[in-house]
Amino acid sequence: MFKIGEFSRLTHVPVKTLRYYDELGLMKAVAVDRFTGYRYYSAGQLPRLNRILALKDLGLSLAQIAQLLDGGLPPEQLRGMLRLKQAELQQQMLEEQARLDRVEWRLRQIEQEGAMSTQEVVIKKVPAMTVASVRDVIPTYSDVGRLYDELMPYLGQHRIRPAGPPLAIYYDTEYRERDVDVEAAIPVMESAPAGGRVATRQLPAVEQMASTIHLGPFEGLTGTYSRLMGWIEANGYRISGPNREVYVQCEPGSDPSTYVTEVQFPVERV
Amino acid sequence: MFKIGEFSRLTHVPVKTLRYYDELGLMKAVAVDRFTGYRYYSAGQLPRLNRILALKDLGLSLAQIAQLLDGGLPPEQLRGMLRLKQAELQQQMLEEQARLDRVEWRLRQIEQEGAMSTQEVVIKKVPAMTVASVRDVIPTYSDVGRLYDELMPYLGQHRIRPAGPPLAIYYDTEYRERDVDVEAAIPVMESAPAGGRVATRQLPAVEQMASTIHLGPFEGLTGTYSRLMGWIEANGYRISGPNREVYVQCEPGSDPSTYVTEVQFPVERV
DNA sequence: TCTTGACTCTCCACCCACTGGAGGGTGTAT
DNA sequence: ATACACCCTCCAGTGGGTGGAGAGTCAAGA
Repeated sequence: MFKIGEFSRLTHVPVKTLRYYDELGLMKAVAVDRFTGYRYYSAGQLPRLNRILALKDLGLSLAQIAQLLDGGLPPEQLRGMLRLKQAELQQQMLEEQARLDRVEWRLRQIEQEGAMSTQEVVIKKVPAMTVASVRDVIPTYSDVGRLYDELMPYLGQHRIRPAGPPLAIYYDTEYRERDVDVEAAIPVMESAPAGGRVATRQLPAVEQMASTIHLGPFEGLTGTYSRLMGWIEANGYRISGPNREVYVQCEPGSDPSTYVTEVQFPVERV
Repeated sequence: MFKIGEFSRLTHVPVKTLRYYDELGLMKAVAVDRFTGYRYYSAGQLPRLNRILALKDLGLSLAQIAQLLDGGLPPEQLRGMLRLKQAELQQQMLEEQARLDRVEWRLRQIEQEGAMSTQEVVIKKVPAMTVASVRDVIPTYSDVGRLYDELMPYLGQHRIRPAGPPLAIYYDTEYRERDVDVEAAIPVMESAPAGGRVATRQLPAVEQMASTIHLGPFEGLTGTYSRLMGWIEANGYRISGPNREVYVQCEPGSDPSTYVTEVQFPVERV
C-alpha cells in the first residue's frame, strides 16, 4: 500500500492527476482512510494505470478508456475505435504537413520581402448555393457589367431579392484578354422560371476554396491573381475548377478605390 | 456596413466567433449601435479577418495574433515565432507518426490474438536519481539478491533510508544465463562515503524509457521481456542503454505470486 | 398599424485534461 | 513541542470557442 505521493513517484504520474482519475472513477484508490481521507494505492494497480497511460497515448479520451476498461472491452468495439483513430491520425498528419508547408512558405516570403504581406490567402469551405445567372463569352473583362444589367431586371421582375453579393465565375482554363467565358451570378433564396438568357441553378459546394481579398479598383486584380496563384503552387495545392470573383462591395457608381473583391480558386491537395 | 449575420455569411466565420473576437478586441466591430448593441462590420475589415484566419491556420494562438496585428508586427519577432512554430510542428509530426505506429501495432495485435493484452508498454521520462549501488558479475540471475545483502547493511550503517524501491541495472548487451553483469541499486536522498564495494552515484536521467509491469514470480520474466522487446522493435524504437528492473513489491519473505516488477529499457526513436 | 419570424443582444454554463493555489488537517523526526 | 513534509477538499483558470435561455430589434407582408 502506497500513499499517493509514493505511488506518484513510482509511476511518474502527478498527484493531481491521480486524484483526478480517482474522482472520475477511472482509477480509484484501493483504500481511502475513513477519517483522514488519505488515498492508498497498491502495486497491483500498476498494470491498470499503465493501460490507461498507453491508451491515452494512442489518443483516446479518458471517457473512452473508462468504457474500454470497465466494459469488459469487446475486441470488436476496440478495433472500431482504433481504426477510427487511425484514420483520424492519418488525416491529422496530412493537415500538419500542409500547415508546415504554409509556415515554410511564410518564412521564405519574409526572407525575401522583409515583411509579411497584408493580403492573406485562406482555405475555406464554400457551401452550395442557388444562383440566378447568365453565362456568355464577352469581349473583355470589363464587359462583365453588362451581364448584371441583364440579371438585375430579371430579379426585379420576379420580385426576388439577392441573398448575397454578386459573383462571377470564369471558365477559361488559360488566361485570355479577349473572348472571356464568364458566368455572372447572384445568389437567391429560391429558384424562379428562366427568362431570356437567365436561369437559376445550383452552384456546387467547394470543399477547399483558396480565397483572398482584393482592395481597390479592378485594375490591380492581376497582382492579386498572381500572388494567389503563387500561394497555391507553393503550398502544395492544384487548381481544380473555375475561379470566382465575389463583388463584396463594388457599387457601380461609387469610388473604385473603395471596392472590395474576393478572389476564389477551388483547389485540391497535390 | 454589414450586420453580424451577413458578415458571417460573407466570411464563413460563425457569428459566435465574431462576437468572441470582438470581445477579445482581436477584431472589433467597426460600429456598435448605442441603443440596440447591434454590431456592424465593413467590407474593409475582410483583410484583417483573413489575416487572423491565416495566422490561426499556421497554429498561432489568438493572443499571438493580436500581438502581431496590433504591435506593428516587427518582422524579426514574427520570424522567431514562425521558426518556433516550425520546429514545434516537425516535432508534432514525429510524435504523430509514433502514435500512428502504435495504433497500427495494436490493430495487428488484436487481429492476431483476438484481444488486447493486459500488460501495456508505456514510454516515460525517468529523472536522474542518486543511488547507493554495487556492481558485479554474478553467476546467475537469482544471485542478484546477494548484492542487496551487501547494500542493506551499508545503508543501515550510515543511517540512510531508501528513497524508493530497489532496482537492478543489467549491462550485458546480449542475453546470458551465467556471469551476468549487474548493478544492484537503491535510491537515496544524499550520498554517503563509499564502504566496501558500495558507492553512491548519480544515475543519469532517461528521456524515453519503455516500461512495462510484470506481475508474479521472476520465472515469468522472460515472457515479459520478449513482449517488451517485440513492442520496441515493432514501434520503431531502438534500445539505447542498459535495461533496469525495478522491484516495486518483492519482499524476500512473501509469496512470489504477489511480486510486482517494472521492466525498463532506455530507447530512442529509429 | 399590427403581426410574424428572422435576427440580434447579453449572460451563463460547458467542453477537455488537467494545473495552481488557498486554507486546513495529518504524520513523523528531531 | 515544533518543524516540515505530506495529504485533504474546494475553487478558479487554461483555449477557443459552442449551446442555450431570455429578452429586445428589424423588416416584410397583411
